[in-house]
Amino acid sequence: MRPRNGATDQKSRSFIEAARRGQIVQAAIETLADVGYAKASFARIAEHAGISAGLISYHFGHKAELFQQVVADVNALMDGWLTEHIGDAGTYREALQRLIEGFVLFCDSHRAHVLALGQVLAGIGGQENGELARSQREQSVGQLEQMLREGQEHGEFRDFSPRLMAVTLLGSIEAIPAELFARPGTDVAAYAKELSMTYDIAVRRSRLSRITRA
Amino acid sequence: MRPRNGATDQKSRSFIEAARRGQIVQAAIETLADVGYAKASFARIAEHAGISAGLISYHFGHKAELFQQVVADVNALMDGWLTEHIGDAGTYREALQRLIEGFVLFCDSHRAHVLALGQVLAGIGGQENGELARSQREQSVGQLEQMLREGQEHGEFRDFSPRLMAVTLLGSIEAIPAELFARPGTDVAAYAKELSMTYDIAVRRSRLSRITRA
DNA sequence: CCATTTCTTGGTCGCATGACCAAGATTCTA
DNA sequence: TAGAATCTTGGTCATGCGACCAAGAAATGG
Repeated sequence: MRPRNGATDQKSRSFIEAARRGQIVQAAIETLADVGYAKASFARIAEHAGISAGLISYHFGHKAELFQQVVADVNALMDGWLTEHIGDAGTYREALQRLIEGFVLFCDSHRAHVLALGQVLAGIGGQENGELARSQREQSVGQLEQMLREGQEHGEFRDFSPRLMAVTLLGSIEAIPAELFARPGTDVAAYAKELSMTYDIAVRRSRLSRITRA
Repeated sequence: MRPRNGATDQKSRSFIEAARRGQIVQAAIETLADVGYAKASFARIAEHAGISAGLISYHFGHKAELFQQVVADVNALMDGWLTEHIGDAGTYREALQRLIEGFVLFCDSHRAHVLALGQVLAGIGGQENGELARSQREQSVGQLEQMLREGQEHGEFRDFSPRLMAVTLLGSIEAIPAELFARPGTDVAAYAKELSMTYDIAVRRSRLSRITRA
């Protein structure tokens, strides 16, 4: 009867414990995507995983801890996916395009993950516990912002507020899961392509400006 | 002891009942904005309004009914605001710009309303009850989509998928409340201006195309 | 093989919630 | 003003929740 391990992840973690935690997090993700944040109780998650509800308490202790793990897992998965997808883009324009396309494709192939992430961040967002949601958002915006700013400094992007553009872009891509859910028949590849092109138009230095600048 | 009136709004509604309903809805909006969907219980809303909790049950019966009214009220307010703000725009480009700027200004001057709306739609979104959230979203997207399509037909906008652009734009403007909350010091007028300009760039027919077309 | 640790179950506990109700207060109406 | 309709309160009720616990099952390792 030991676990109670929150952040103290001192490499002590038996094989079986790691497996259980993974199973529970996965079940939580699917349950969140199915029934939403409000109805994602330990009982429902446990039922979905085919285990006892008390077992979740044993491995996670607090409910917030489980949801933090959900956020962390989905985040790590998405980061890896996007990093791989951006790859060795030669220009900032290309990197931005690949980022957008990569995200759309990720939403398509990991719908439950993205829906679950949204549910958790929205669910805990209104309260003072929303520290997680706020820092999460700030981090996403910050990364995009920096990328856009560097693109400007390299003369690839026109003059705009990187912060505003980052917020705007983030909103656009966060709206995608809902759209794919509302219209399951959407041609995802075409969607990705057109969205990235739209933002390319919005951020790139105009042809006339480029002529002027040269 | 009669009310129990859901949709049956047969113009019978005493002055005092209408006033109470309004007061309760207003308290619900402020409570939702304060503590979020999950913690917006009858008890808390009643406390915020300085009335008994049972009184809410008397006037609304179901909790969903109250939240529907919240959505309806905020929606009506926003529709009126936007309609007035768009006014008699001469071109679709101008109408789109005014729409975007109007929305940003609305978010700024009605933060509680917008936050509450988001909380309700997100809170009930995951479940099968999400009918409301879905139809609400579909309606918003639909209106934007039609406006964009007409702009294309009039030759003001370039060739893009109106549906995708509508979803993208909706995401961008729905992200604004969170940004204003995260950075209270934002220059809202400047934000509105630059966002509308950004989308103008994204949707308008390019100068070269216009030359080609002429 | 046995002793110890880890894992799992099923159950109880207190708490918050939405719905409901009986009774009193208030307003309306004739 | 008297009676009826409406409004409001405070309370009870069943439900579902997260947390916790005791006891047994399973794995571990000496």
